[in-house]
Amino acid sequence: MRLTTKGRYAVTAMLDLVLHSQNTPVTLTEIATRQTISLSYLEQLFSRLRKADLVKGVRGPGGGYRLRQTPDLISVASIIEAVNEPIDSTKCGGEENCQHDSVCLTHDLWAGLSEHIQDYLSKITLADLIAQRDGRRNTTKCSESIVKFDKPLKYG
Amino acid sequence: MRLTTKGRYAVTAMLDLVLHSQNTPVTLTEIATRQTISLSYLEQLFSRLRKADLVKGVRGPGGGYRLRQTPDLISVASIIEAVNEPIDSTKCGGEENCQHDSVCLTHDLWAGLSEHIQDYLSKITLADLIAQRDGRRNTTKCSESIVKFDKPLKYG
DNA sequence: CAATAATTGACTATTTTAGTTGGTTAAGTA
DNA sequence: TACTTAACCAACTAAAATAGTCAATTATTG
Repeated sequence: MRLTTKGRYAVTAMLDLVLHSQNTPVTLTEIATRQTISLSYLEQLFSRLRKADLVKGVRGPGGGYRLRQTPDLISVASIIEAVNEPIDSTKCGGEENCQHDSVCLTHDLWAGLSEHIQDYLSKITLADLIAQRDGRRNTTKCSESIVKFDKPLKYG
Repeated sequence: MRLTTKGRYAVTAMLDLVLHSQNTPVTLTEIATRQTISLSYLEQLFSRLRKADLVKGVRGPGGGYRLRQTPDLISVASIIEAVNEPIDSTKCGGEENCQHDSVCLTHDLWAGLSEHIQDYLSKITLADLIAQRDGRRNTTKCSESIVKFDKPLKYG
């Protein structure tokens, strides 16, 4: 699992999506202006997020994107994984019995690391991030109350 | 802390260096051919590794590179950090009280994640990787006995 | 029908990664 | 001293990933 700015953009966008989800879908234009990410880049990202079944596009006026599942079911790991296509980090192409000296060793290292990060990030959900945010409401200035979940939101 | 192929190259090279460290320094040419990394790219990487005091260059015939410390003191984290120059992953430039919606939240997420990975990788040393390798000696085919640490090696 | 907004694809720009070239400098050897 | 080795260095090129642009199509709403 690679950690680049691309994944960060995706997570930021998804978090923005959740925070501004009233019953109506959220448009990419909104997210673009709020988070200062270019619309077209968001389109690329959401194309992948949609294919990974994390979001659902709703066309037409009043359309936009909404989550497919509730925020507590969407992990940060799944978001990052959706946007960066998987590369094999091994160089020996998964061959366990490669003979190139220490290659197979670093293979183990990266596989282990990847698994570890995967594990860590798969336990953090969008709901956690919101909760964390809410917990900070009174202590920091990052605190405009944007969302009020009066009614249950629609997903899927 | 970013995880890219660059860091992988660096760790692989450093591991190769350790594994082939007899009392004499290891040349980049050797590492380049063994690990199929271009010599010039290795030079770039080792320039940084040297500036980070992880290795020491020895010029002239019979020269090469050797570790500055013993393998148990060199963490994977320090290697990766040495080669990718630090970027601020925050976008709000460390400002805690940024007003851009959820930016400060993802800030927390990435900061936390970075710290976590940092923590994880700082506990894994080159010595650990060697030990891991040795442990696998009999079970896998990645097993040509390249190094025999008959005598204590020179560092620094 | 007109407006909205996703969806798609091709294309450009920038940045990072990787590799190339051509040196210089320090140290060992003959 | 001359020659070789190999670090060290800088500018440059090539390829890939990241980020952004442009223009069209499609589904939906009013």
